[in-house]
Amino acid sequence: MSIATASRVLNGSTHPVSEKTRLRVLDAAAQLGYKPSLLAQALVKGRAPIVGLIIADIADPYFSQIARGVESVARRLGYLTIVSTAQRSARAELEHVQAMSPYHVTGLVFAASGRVDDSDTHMLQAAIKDLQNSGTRVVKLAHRQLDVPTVLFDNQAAAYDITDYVVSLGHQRIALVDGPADSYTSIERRQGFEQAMRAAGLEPYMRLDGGFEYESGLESAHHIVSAGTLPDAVIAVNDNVAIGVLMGLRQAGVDVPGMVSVAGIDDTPPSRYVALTTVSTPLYELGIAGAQAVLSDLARARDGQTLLPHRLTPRSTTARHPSVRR
Amino acid sequence: MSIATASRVLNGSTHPVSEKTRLRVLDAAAQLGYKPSLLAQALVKGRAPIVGLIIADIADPYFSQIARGVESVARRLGYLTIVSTAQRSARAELEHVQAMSPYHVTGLVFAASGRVDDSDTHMLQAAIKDLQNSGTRVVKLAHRQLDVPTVLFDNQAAAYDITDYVVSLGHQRIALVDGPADSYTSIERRQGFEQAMRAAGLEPYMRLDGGFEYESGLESAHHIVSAGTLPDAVIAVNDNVAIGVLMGLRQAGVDVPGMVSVAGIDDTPPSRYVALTTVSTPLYELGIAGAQAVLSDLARARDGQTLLPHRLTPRSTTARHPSVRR
DNA sequence: TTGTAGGCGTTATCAT
DNA sequence: ATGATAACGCCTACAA
Repeated sequence: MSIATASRVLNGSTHPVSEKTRLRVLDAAAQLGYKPSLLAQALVKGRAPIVGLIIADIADPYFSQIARGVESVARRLGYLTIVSTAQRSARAELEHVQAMSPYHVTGLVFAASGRVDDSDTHMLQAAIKDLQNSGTRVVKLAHRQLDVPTVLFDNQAAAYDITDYVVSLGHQRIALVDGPADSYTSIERRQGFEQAMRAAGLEPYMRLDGGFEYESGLESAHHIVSAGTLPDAVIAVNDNVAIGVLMGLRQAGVDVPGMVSVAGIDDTPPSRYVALTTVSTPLYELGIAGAQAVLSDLARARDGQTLLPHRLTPRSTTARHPSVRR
Repeated sequence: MSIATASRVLNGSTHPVSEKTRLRVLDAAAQLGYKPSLLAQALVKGRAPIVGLIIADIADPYFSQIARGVESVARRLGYLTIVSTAQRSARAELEHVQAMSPYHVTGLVFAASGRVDDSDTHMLQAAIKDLQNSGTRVVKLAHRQLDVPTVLFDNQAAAYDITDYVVSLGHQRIALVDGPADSYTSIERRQGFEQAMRAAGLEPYMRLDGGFEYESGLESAHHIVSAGTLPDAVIAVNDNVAIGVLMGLRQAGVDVPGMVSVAGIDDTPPSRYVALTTVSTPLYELGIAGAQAVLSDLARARDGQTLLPHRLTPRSTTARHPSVRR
């Protein structure tokens, strides 16, 4: 038989093939341990069973969880996952897009939130547009200036909820340890914080800028203890930072939650190790949904926006304010 | 000019090309935003600028750190990184190898240690042999029954060192919370523990089996507190487990390190969050070295074995035994 | 039902 | 110095 016939039976072609030859082919293929070249297939079909994932830092639990979600559905659906890290830089992201683009990846997932006014964003957008036109499905997992379908959770509401909870504990002098000033995620969480404070008739006690990492929290803790009167509570932009604050405070001899309450956002695994009060954010689910959005045929709304739920997760780094009777 | 000429200038061919045409081609390429198809290139050259990474669980800091190392050098060298998770199952690893194989990946890195007597290992070995014959460089980052070059650190020595340290603190009733009984890593660490105990003339106080995860440690802690006399110290197979033990003990009202000392191995980021005494293991460096081994032309010894150093990192979950005067 | 042949985008061999 | 052209491995009209 010809290679054409073989090809027809090996991939589920609708083209009719007699049962005898079909079996003959199948058998031969099995004997020879035949493996079709995905490269050749991708070349001719203009599509490779690969999904690209662009994150900021694979060692950050936030992204690890997302990656786990993406990889798990990709694997289940028979796709390979290419992951690249870009430290929230649109420039780096663009490079990765260009690196993956020639492979005709089936789907591309942007997990990191962008920077406001990142001057390379428009070039990235252009590259993405090209990809989409060539058939690649693209999705983002956080707010940012990219015109693609989105799967996310409500950062502002999450921050509002944790702040509201801390307020309900009777605290009044509440500090915010913020993330990068130009990060959408950071901005949204700050807004949620401020909104909740406003709703409670409270004024932010102090606000510190920083990054999304543990070290940033550690440093902020030092500022806090050396800035005069301690706050009643401090809310951090995420768990990494909250844990840094927690450690820094305790190192300085400050009892948590005895003297100061500390809370974070995300509920990444380490937060359980320190019994951190936080809000559980659907990171793994974000990865799942994101991968499905680009791989599943039951396509999500073309440029819809899916919102996943979060929930408050009180633990032991927060306590009722001493002045409050229960 | 012909596409042949164009091809010659676009890739660094040694074939002579006149300077005028070279410029003409370069210019045209720039105008058209020409991007060579890596697919076609890979198809004809039988090699794609991709490195495959097979780990057990991307959410485990142990592997996250390794992945970070691999991805960083891959990116720097212009390679894409495909990561797949296989929960230490040779069967799953084999599937991933088969999935990547048709892409003619340049290098393949096995990060997880294998299971002793994993019946699928020989099939995996066969698949690997095929890959190698087709030019793919393969390396493993832990001991296991795979005949490929290796980059690793000394698990047994690491376990010996931490045990020796705990002994030096004056503890005698020392418990080991072990990992999976059939994991090479687990076995080596146990041997290091036992060797150090023997050297100190001590008998292991108790030994619990489990997994490599936090939950396993948490569970073991419950067994420990409900088993009669508390040990002086407990050493865990890794940080995840050690932290679980730590939390479980404290939840049960046991003071650490006041009543019991706890130590782990690996020094993954979370261990700093709880000030865990541990031994720093070169995870990130393992990723770096592994990627270099398969991508760098200054090839490592064909099937050599590179040993990376570790170092003891005492922190605050261990203390001198009360009976010991200093 | 089965076979033929063109083409996907590049590289490399062989002429010219 | 430059240009055809086969080949990489597979898919898919189009013929037979």
